[in-house]
This record gives sequence, structure tokens and C-alpha cells, in this order.
Amino acid sequence: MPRKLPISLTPNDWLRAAFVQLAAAGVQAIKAEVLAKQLKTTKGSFYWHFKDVPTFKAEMLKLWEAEATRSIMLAVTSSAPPGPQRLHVLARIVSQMNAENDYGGLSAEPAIREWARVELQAATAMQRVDSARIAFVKKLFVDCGMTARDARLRAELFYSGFLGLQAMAAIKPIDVGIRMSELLKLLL
Amino acid sequence: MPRKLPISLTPNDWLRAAFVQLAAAGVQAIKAEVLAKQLKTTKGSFYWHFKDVPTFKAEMLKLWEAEATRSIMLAVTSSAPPGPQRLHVLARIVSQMNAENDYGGLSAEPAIREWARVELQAATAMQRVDSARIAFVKKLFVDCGMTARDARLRAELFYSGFLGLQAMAAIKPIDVGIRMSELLKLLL
DNA sequence: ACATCTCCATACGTCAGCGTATGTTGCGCG
DNA sequence: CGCGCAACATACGCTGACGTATGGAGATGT
Repeated sequence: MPRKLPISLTPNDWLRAAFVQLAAAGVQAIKAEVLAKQLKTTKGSFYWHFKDVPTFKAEMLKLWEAEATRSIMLAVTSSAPPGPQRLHVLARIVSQMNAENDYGGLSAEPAIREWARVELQAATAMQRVDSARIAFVKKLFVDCGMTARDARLRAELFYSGFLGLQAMAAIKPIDVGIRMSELLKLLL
Repeated sequence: MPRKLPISLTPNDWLRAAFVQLAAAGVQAIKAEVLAKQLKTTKGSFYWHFKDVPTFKAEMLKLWEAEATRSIMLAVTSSAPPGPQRLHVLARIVSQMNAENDYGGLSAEPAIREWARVELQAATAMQRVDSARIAFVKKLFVDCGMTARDARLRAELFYSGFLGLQAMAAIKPIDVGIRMSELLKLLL
């Protein structure tokens, strides 16, 4: 039994559980008692670690925003030299990192987007992430020799296509990777 | 005062109010008492017209599914002859019908998609709508002389791009129409 | 060893939302 | 004119979720 007996829960344990819940059932499913049950404890623990639920959600957003773009940018720039190769790498990896990462990876993103549609705090975080990602993709297109204007448009279309495919994949499983590759061919 | 005194509420009044609420605050915001307040009545009325909330939601989905594709298809095929023109028309009209139609138009769609991510009943409806729309767009590409395979791929990318732009527009206002036009140029 | 502090358990009051049961009102009609 | 039904209004009990308050167990320092 490699079971590590629960010595003491960290704030991160709660946050990870919350992202799982978020991905599975949406923002409204993030409830203190539900998370407590999943962590086999009680909400007394929750309210010891966090002031209240809104504060907790704010921490979720902070964590997500910090990791949502960084890890992908890192993976891309470290596995290919500047040029079209990086875009192909990007198209491949974004479609296969479902639910691996701590903060829920990409499987929680549709839920966060709906969250952003409803709550202002999440909306501003989402806007910053969208902008950062589009700027990054734009740079990749610029590195392929495109003008700033063309690169920007293609970055937006590339990203929009990804969002759409991600949204559809959340309901009915499809091969996002191959479609992203085809989209990229048309954009280059 | 052109105020028409509330003679008697119809089921459709409730449904329209619910789509407004859905677009504004998501599925979880569809609550009998909230809708009653918006219609300046009480939930006694709600439970007279409808058995319970789940049944009511099911009727919402039924209504939405019936109208979500039909009206757009009709508008496109009736305003242009077969060929690329129809795609341009489609790119234009889908981006400007925000919140006009009865069932919430397109402004409620991101919420319905999240709904579909969480509840099975909505997921099956959403899948059918997605399939119908993609099939329709595919046909438009076929009418432009494309092979079935190419047309299918382009229809998916066109639709995915639309979904992504729609999702982004729900958070931060952007010009969906111009971006859809540019996407279409690349797909033709 | 004993007091303290951390980390969690339990019990409580509150409130929103559900669904039911029953009271109330206004029109249609003989 | 008054009866009856459609279309609500109101009152109720119930559950789930919040946040608080207080109790308790286990490690820890001196």
C-alpha cells in the first residue's frame, strides 16, 4: 500500500480538487462541502485554510492565470527553433494536454470561459490570458516572415479555431490535433 | 402609456424570460422564483404552467434545437443563389444576430454549450445542432465545387472558428463579422 | 509533562430554492 | 347575477449550501 496517510492538507490540495470539480460540473459545482467530501474531510478544514468561497475562487483564477500560458509557451519554444515548426508543435501539444496539468489543464478551460462570461473577475483574467496567447501565436507567425497585420489575423483565427474545437471536443470526442494541423496549413 | 396590462402569461413568456436569464447568468440562474420576479408574478404561476424545473429546462432545449439551425439556413438560402455568395452571407449574418431572436438568438449559445458540457440531455441536443450546422455548411462548400472531404474539413474549421470567435466575443466585444470573412477567404 | 498551536470535526443559525397545498381573483357564460 | 374554472398568490415544509463557533486530537517546543 503506497498510500500516503493524509498528514495534513495544503491549500493546493483544495485548489486541485476544485479544478477537477470545475472541469466536471462547472463553476457552480465548486462548493466547500463537496470539495471536503472529495478530500475525505469536512468543511471545517476548508474554512481554516480559506476565508470564504469567493476568496477561494479568486485564488483559483490567480493560479490558473499564472499557469495557463506559461507552460505552453515554454514547451513550444524549448522544443523547436523559431519558424513554422513551432506552430506545428503548438498545434500538436495543445490538443493532447487534456486534464494532465495540475490546475486542470485544458479540460477545465471551457468551464472557466463560461465562468468568465458570468463573473467579472474571471472575465478580466480570461481576457489577459487570451491576449497573451494571441500575442504569442502572433509572434510565431511573425517569425515565419509574415507582416504584423497578417500575423495578428492568423493568430486570432488559429486561436479561435482552437477554442471552437476545444468546445466541441468537450461535448463529443473529436480529434482536435488533426484539425488544428489542417487549419495551420491553410494559415501558412 | 402603451403598457399592455398582463392579461395572462403564456408558456412562451416563461421560456423567453428563461433564455434571457440563461444568456445573462448561465444555466444555474434558471430558477422558478427568479423568472417569476422578472415576469412580475409569483412561482405559483410557474408551477401551474410547468410540472417542475427539469421539465421546463427540457422544453427550453426542445425549443432551442428546433430554431437554432432552421432560421439561419432559411435566411442564407433565401438571400443568395448557390455558390460562394451564400458562404459570405452566412459569415455576415451569424455575426450580427446577437440577442434578437426569441429563444435568445446566439447570445445564449455559449451558455447552452456549457450546459451541454454538464448535463447529458443538453449535450445530445447540442450534438444534433452542431451536426446539422456542419452538414449545412459542408453543403455550401460542396456547392462551390469542392470534394466532399475538403468541404467537410472546411465546414468544421469554419464552424469551429465561429464558435471560438463567439466565445471570445462573449467576454470582450470584437468584430466577429470581419474575422469570419477573413477566415472564409482562406477557406475558399 | 504540560501548554500551546495547528488542523480538523461537529453543531448551529441562516437563507435561497424547490415543490405542494390551499386560498383568492377575475372573467365567461347560462 | 352568481357559478365555475383558469390563472395566479400565499403559506408551508424540506433540503442544501454558507459561514461561525466551539470542541478535540495530535504534534511540538522547552
